[in-house]
Amino acid sequence: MVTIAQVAAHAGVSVATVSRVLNGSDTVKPDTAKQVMHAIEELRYTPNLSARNLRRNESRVILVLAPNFSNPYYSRILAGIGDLSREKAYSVLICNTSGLTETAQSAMQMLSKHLADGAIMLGCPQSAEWVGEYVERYPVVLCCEYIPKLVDRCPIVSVDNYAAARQIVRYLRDLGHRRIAMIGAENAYASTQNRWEGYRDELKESGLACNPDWYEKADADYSFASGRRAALRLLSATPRPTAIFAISDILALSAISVAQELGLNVPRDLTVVGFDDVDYTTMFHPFLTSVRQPCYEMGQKSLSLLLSKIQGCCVPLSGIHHSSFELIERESSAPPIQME
Amino acid sequence: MVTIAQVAAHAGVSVATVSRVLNGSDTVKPDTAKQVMHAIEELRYTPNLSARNLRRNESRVILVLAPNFSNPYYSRILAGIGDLSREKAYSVLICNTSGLTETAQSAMQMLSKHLADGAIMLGCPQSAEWVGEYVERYPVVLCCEYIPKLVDRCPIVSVDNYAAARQIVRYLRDLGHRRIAMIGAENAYASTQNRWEGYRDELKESGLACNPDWYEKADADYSFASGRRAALRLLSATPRPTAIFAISDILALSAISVAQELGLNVPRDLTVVGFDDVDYTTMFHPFLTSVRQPCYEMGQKSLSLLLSKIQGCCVPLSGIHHSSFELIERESSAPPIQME
DNA sequence: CGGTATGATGTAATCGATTACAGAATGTAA
DNA sequence: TTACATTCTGTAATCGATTACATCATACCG
Repeated sequence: MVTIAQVAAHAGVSVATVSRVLNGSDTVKPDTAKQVMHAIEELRYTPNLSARNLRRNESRVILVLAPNFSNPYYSRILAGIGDLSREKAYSVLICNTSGLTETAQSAMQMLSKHLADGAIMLGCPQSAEWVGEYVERYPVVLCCEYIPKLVDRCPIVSVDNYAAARQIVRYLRDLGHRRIAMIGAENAYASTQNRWEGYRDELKESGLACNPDWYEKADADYSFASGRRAALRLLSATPRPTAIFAISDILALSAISVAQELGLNVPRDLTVVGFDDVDYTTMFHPFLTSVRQPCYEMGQKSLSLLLSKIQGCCVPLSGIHHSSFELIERESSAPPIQME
Repeated sequence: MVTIAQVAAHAGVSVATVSRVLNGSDTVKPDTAKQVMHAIEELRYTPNLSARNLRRNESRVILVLAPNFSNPYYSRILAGIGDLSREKAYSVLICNTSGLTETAQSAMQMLSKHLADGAIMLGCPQSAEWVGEYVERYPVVLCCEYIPKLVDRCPIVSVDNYAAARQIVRYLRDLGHRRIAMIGAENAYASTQNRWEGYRDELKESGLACNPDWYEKADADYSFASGRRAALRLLSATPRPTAIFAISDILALSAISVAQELGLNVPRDLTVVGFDDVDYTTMFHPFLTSVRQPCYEMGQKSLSLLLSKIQGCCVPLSGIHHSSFELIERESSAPPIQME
């Protein structure tokens, strides 16, 4: 293991000089610098970051907590975080919490252990009150989801789920649909709740029925199988809804799959709208109408807010930073056939 | 920031005693230990791991390089690594290389910077000769793919892709297929090459034609779109193949999608077999016949081999550790219709 | 030529833990 | 009570970097 002292000896200078060359900042005679560089290359020296971090009291590591990796939605966010972090010379420690509180908490201890300078939490459920403690003591940014209590205590990056849900319902209403169902999920995400509220409010203001038979919940993991179960229940209701708004693309696809098995044609007999606009949406016909979230940009924005906090930015950054969303119309939505 | 010295002062003991309590090992009088524990809790002390790592000359961090996150195939492996690492008190630093050599190299520098004790490379292309240098100097395990030159220089975890491809072709032949096509990819993965070789050899030994028109390559990223292009070329060949073996499930699904657009029924008019058995395979009918890899277990095995290397295991671990695979028959494969 | 400003480099303290070694406290036996 | 073993605890060196401060050499000026 090569240390700075060995490099110094090899170059015939002191450790301070080597350090100065490494950090570029200070005044070192060009000739000396060249010698040092040479010694560094010759010995294949790389600084021990544990030592540097100890001295500088930073780790240049960002912790990212994700509830799962398999959802391409998170992949895009992680890509945004990853690319920007490389540019800013930070490493990203990604932890798959599998939605488990315990795993998330143990990962967050990286912060108190000085192994990470800050954290980005993706998909934080509203029930995770323990997050408050970390928000108080360390730089933390929430992405995609949020906890109401923490809104003015840390930065939050998310689309306006309430507005998006209202827009979807308005879109369906304008197409002519009057029996609009929704597939939510059995989880504590703010997005789930906000989309439900948007759905309900827009229905009310449009004078449309908000029939409890037309709202079903999939499992917390948004799994295809649980989506099928929810869709099956919805499509067994009488009267049967003519449109389904699902809070995730996978759930929307599962609804299409069930509909087809029941002999229904999408979109002729049933309109389906998803959310997130992941790749699946254009893999099979009918291509899915969905709401696009700028995931990559949301990842970048989260990191950039976090870095501002880490660098002790004086401007207050707390609050919800809304990203824009976009309803993308594809093949799975159409006016209902007239039957009344 | 609470340090060990403050805890020591608060508990009225020396830093050595606190350290001994922290590390459990040494002899500390129960009463003293209790006081120290109390002080630790009171001050909410957590050791500074930079300092500890510097002193102990380890980081208890494992680096994992993945070419992408969006493929659920990698997600399962990462889950296996993650779960076992938690158990073994290691953190996992996951880096998405996006298949870029530069990104991978810069991530591997975590090793020389003492920020990681070892690395697991997922999906390492055969062309990545630079990996050799790291294999020589640090604990490294390759998972899923390998580089022939390194076979006896580091542990490798993978299924026997050659055997799997032969089994698939044998299966198709036994179903009665004689015109068997393959969708490979424009990449430097050993798996791609081995599957191609298995396909070719089994065809030969079965006395079946290995028609160049029946072998097409998708893009390196196994994308759905490039799979469609490859499938379209295959299905335009005359005579048209009656079965397609795709080296990834996504590519297989894209072939099904193209076939359906051409008015072909799968499996009646065309049999399609995939590889990896990811979740997509059972989302839409026809459910996909595919080869299951024990991804989760492969992740765990990789980590456990790596930890052995890190702990300086004296048994030689280099070489390919084959995981078992399994051909899972579903709806997308059937005997060809007789037309000759 | 002496004095001072400037630039280049070295010395040593420091970050917060671990741990070898020394030393104090306690117990035991004669 | 003394001698010595045993148990517990403290002192200080150490890991490998950074950096304040000291020092030395050189340049510049009158």
